[in-house]
Amino acid sequence: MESRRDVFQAIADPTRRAIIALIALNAMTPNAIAENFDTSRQAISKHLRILTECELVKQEQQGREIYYSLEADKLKEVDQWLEQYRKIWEMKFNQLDDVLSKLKKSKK
Amino acid sequence: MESRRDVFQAIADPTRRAIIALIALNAMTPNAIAENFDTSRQAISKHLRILTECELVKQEQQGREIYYSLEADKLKEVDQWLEQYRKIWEMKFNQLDDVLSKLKKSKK
DNA sequence: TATTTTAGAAACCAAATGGTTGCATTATAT
DNA sequence: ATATAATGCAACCATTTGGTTTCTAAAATA
Repeated sequence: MESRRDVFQAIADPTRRAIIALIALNAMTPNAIAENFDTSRQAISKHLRILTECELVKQEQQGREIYYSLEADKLKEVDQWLEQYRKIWEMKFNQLDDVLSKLKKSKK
Repeated sequence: MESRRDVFQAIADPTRRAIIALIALNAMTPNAIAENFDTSRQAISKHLRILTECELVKQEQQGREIYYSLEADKLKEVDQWLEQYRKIWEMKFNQLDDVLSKLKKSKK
């Protein structure tokens, strides 16, 4: 349960991705967030805890309310992981390109 | 169990990410893949099934061996999801840039 | 043909996951 | 001072997950 959270696991859950989308631009309170789902406020709270633990989200207390907002930077980790494969899919794209241009030539 | 697999869930598991890295450049058989982990071949087989179900990996039978290779294209889905947040973290970076340049000016 | 190799399927299991309800705490409002 | 609102935590539960071991099927080899 306490095992160090990682971003990949955090974004695996569709509800958490929806929360991320919700608070990406404007910070929101748990209550306000929960209104957008048909699960309990407590369930949302748990998701927020997971997102907070892996630093995808930060809290800002304001009176008795807590505003949650996205730490978009943390998503760079996913971006960096993708980087190595981006090269591969671009390579494949170029190969396809070659095939297409060869096809064109042979049609003439 | 059979519920449609999605990429985010597939890459959530560290072993699966390791498998992806292994077969990214060269197709490999389950046996060969399993040698790189200290879990059973069957466990790896299950991971391969999940990766196959969400089309992150494709199989190519060759006699009694089956070669698994990465379908890097599928990772574009993750890339596309990241896209919206990329704008946000770049924006924040630019803001930081502004702050830095203002700091420089005030030092003069 | 008999044996070995490669791989998936099935049955089982412990742990993790995502959800629930109820309770405790703190800050605001009456 | 008391009541209400906002939140997190704990205990509980069903389902999913990742692993194991055993068994089966099919292809290659002796």
